[in-house]
Amino acid sequence: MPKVTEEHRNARREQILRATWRCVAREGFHKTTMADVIDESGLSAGAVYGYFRSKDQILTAIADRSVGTVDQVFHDLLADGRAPHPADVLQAVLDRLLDVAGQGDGDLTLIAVQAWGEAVRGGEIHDMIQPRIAGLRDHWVEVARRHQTAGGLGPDADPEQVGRVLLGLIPGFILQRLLLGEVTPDGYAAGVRAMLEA
Amino acid sequence: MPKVTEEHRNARREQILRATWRCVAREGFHKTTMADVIDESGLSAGAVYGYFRSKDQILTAIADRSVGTVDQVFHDLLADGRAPHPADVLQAVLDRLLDVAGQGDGDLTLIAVQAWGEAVRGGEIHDMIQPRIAGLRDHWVEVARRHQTAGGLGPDADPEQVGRVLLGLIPGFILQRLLLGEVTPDGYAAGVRAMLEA
Amino acid sequence: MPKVTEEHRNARREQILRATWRCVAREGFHKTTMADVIDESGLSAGAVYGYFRSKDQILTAIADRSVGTVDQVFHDLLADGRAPHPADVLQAVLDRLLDVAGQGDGDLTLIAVQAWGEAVRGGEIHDMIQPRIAGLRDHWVEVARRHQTAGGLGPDADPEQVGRVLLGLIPGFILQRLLLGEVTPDGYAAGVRAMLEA
Amino acid sequence: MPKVTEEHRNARREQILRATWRCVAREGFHKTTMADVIDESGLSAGAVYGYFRSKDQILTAIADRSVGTVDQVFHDLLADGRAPHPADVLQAVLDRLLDVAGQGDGDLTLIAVQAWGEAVRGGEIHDMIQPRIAGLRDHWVEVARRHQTAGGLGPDADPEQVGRVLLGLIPGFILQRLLLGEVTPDGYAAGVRAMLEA
DNA sequence: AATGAATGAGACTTCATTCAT
DNA sequence: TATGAATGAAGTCTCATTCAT
Repeated sequence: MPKVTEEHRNARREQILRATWRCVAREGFHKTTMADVIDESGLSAGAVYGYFRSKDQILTAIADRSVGTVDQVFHDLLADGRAPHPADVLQAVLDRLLDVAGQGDGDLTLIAVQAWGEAVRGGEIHDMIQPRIAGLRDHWVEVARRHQTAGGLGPDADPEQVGRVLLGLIPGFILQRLLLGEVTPDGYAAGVRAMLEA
Repeated sequence: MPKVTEEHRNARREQILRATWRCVAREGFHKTTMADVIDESGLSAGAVYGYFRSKDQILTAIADRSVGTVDQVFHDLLADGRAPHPADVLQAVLDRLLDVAGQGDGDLTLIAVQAWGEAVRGGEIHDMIQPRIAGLRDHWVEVARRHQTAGGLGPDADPEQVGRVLLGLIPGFILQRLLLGEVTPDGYAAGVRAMLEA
Repeated sequence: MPKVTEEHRNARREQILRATWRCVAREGFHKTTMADVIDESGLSAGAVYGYFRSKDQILTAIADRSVGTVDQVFHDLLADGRAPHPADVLQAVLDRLLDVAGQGDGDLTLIAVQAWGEAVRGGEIHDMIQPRIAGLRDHWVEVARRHQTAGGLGPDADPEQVGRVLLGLIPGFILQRLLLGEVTPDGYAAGVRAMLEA
Repeated sequence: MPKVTEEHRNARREQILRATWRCVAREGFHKTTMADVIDESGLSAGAVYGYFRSKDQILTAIADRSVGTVDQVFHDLLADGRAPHPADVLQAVLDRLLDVAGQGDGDLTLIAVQAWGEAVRGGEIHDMIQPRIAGLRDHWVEVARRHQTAGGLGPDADPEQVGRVLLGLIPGFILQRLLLGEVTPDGYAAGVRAMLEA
């Protein structure tokens, strides 16, 4: 019964997703109940279920959005053809990450960490996250390759391996920031630069 | 069975914890129900509650054990006074990690990732994890400092920052391994060595 | 296996009963658990069950003791052959009641009120309380009769009825004291005297 | 069934309360389980919990209703400005009490006695009952005062004390009736009249 | 499309009682 | 007799989902 425009449907989906985002940021992935989502969205139970088949589907969409946002940040910064210093790329990425995380209704990275917890157990969230991470890795490998070409890495270095290491820096940053604080994009990038310019 | 030894009590706690560990590795932190734990342990509900006050307490103990095991691995390898190359330390740490993770009833690192998801939300698990991570960071800072003293890092490098980066490599390794596979201690260490010897 | 003297058995029963009394005075009839009783008595579960077949039996014994103590108070004061003024009898009874209630491990009357709640539902406690109350009623009827003989009641008065009213004053006193406070044996007796000397 | 009227909600609350009332009259305050209430009401667990937050709240509402009904009986009969004989007031009150108790789904007074058992332990039920009883006492004091003015009590009588005694007659009647039977409003009132006309 | 009351399986936890030692 | 760990039925409450209106 398409009495309602596609636009309207998308607005409603967005409304539900933003409400869920706030709940998850506040309560966590599992403590968030459908009642929470329903209250926060201002819609009725029936309405919410009219746009999402199940709680799991909403949560998957949230995980998708959280990882996707991180993903987007990287794409924006890595996609051009230049050969910037990896530490610069890292700093830019982390800066943007914090910038985006600070906006909106709740810390993006907090939700991402919880999405990791789900993803490692397999299932839909895993299948959704995996290609994204793989894509990111390819980007970092490319960054390593260009840095090698530019002479920043020895000829024996394997850009595949270095790319994996560079990718792996991000979760480490996110986790340290959430659990310990006292970590900044500047400092982190400085640490990497020190390592690369030894 | 009156007057049971402390040893017996510990064995029972261990029995419950190992059963829970298997459940969590199989079902995840939140899908694990007390009924699962009770069935898997072979004990009765009352018995389980005789050793742990609540499901949360068992889960916290599991998180503790998972993070604590990782912690132990690092301590064992970082505690001596030598000044090994950071890449060697990293490789040893990751080797041991996989070694320990492969034994036992379920992948240690899989549970650790879920513990992170809990920890970032605050609460008991957070309070338990935080000092451990802080302790690890200190160790890595020390590794960086010795490496600098040995001439492996420039005089302007800040070992504090480099230590944070080194610490941050571990979650990155764990996550890549669980989500993408195709990552080994050797390769990871090689990538770091390439960066440090650029 | 009577390796243990009857005296010893009685002492143990008393120990359990006194412990239960304290629990009931503190927690109420139903919130008192066997674990409470076991802890408070300092005995083991097995020991307690060696002296009482069930929780219900202990609770019945407590109700018995509480009502029995009230009963005893009345008997002591009503049993002699004199013809005292009913208000005097009442005052004496209430005085003794408060005296006894104030001693020991917990307010006697508080437990009695809870015993009423059980008794009206039938069952063992009912069967135990009923003859006691019936006995008390007879005493009060006798008090009324003597008062009538002494000229304190008109010739048309039915001592049976007056006796019931006099008996009924006691629960009213107990309840007002526990719920409202501000009621004393003196005042209560004065009220009755005022009624009888109108 | 969306947009249900307030009337409908009240009908459901009433349905639950009446079902609980029957359970409590049959099983007692504490032996009544939520499963009993759910079965007896014909609703689902979720529905019941949609109208009451907890078992305790339902039970408090029942206690409230039981004491409140007694309360109402008294108010109706004591509120006018006349100066009837206390025995007449008592008889009217007890008549109405039995009348109301006989209707409905289970003996009102039986539930009231159990409410006393709860109330003396403090808590919500205590806080709810106390002002009601205090209000009743004021009424009875007023009855005594008018009776004194009308010459039915000596000038030295303290209406406060007499009022307390009159109030105290009611629990005595209720308890004797439930535990012994053989007590009627007529007889009880006759006993009081005999005392007052001595 | 929207509503929200109703459902009911299933979660966590307690606690009276037993029985091997 | 005494112990106290173990039992497991039963209790209270939650919450994802449905469906009559």
